[in-house]
Amino acid sequence: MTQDAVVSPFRPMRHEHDVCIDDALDAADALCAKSGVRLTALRRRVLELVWGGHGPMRAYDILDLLRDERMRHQKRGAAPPTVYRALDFLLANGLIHRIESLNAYIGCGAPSDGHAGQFLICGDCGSVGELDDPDITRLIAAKAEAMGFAVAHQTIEAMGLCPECARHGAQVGD
Amino acid sequence: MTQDAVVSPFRPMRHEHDVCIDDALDAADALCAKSGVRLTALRRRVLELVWGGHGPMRAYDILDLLRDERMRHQKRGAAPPTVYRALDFLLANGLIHRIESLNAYIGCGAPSDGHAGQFLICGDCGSVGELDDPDITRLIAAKAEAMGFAVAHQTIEAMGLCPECARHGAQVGD
DNA sequence: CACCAATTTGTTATGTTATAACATCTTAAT
DNA sequence: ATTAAGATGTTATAACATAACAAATTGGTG
Repeated sequence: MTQDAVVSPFRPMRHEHDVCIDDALDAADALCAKSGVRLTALRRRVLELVWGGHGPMRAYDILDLLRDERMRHQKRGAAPPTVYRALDFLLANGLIHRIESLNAYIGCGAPSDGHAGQFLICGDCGSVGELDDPDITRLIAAKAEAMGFAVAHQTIEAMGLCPECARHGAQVGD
Repeated sequence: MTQDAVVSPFRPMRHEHDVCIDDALDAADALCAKSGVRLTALRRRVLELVWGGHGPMRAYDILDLLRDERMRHQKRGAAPPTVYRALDFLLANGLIHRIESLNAYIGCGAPSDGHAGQFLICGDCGSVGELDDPDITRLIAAKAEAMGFAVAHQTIEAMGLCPECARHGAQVGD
């Protein structure tokens, strides 16, 4: 009997990232069309910048990139609300996730539903893997429900070491 | 056969909170003595202030309280590092938890080990219940491990409605 | 006790993250 | 072309957190 390969949720640092961004943008176009919301040029560009970082992106990182490219095109710069509003839109429509423990944002690997995702954050290299495990979601909802608590949104983040960093003996926080 | 009562993790808003704070401080004294660290007057006072809030306390809330009482005693005020350093100490020694999604701190209901806890945050009244469910901890560690990820610390926070608020039909975010 | 080294706290300044409030522009429908 | 809703620009400020160095406190030692 053959062994099923486990698909890693970690994105290798070197891969055809352009393609993966394009796919994400296509998916976003489709999803927004379906739900009747407007993925404007600005929002689409911010989504692209989030994906463009090879890992979680902070709001001001995105702001800096946006400023740079606007400056180069003779336009004015950009201010924080511009970025935060775009991020809020993308969050509301499930196109990105916010990593609370990093104050950072990351492209959603499986947009479509209102899922929250579970994040594995490498404390050495900073890469983030996204799980979307229904067992975890259900167990937490069930345990909360047993206390009379009705869960609306889950924030699940695990800090630790990704396979690669664990292999060469790194420590969290290095 | 009698039904076991489920102990709610939510602290009722009105109870003999002084007693519960005293217990927490006693436990903190004991724990610090055992591990050979110094629960100084400042750190102890900050812990007391964290518990004194009936729910999660933000760093600047604590700072304001500290400033007020110092002003009244003719001493100088207090600056952010004073509070953040005390909070860091209390976090490191498991006496409080940080709620990432609220940027807030809350007294640990079961100090002693290096547990992380799981938090049920009411989006209506703001109360927070702490679970420390080993099933959840183990399931997440196991799922992560299956991906080759070694978990060092878990952040588990659920936003929703506490029993009381759910009963009277409140909505998250009201 | 007097000294020292380590730890803790004070203090100033600044860095980082996020939002309020209101003006202007764009879009889509009529 | 008009208009109302939605999106973006702009200015200012709020909220959260840390770096760097000075001063005070503490506990151990001769």
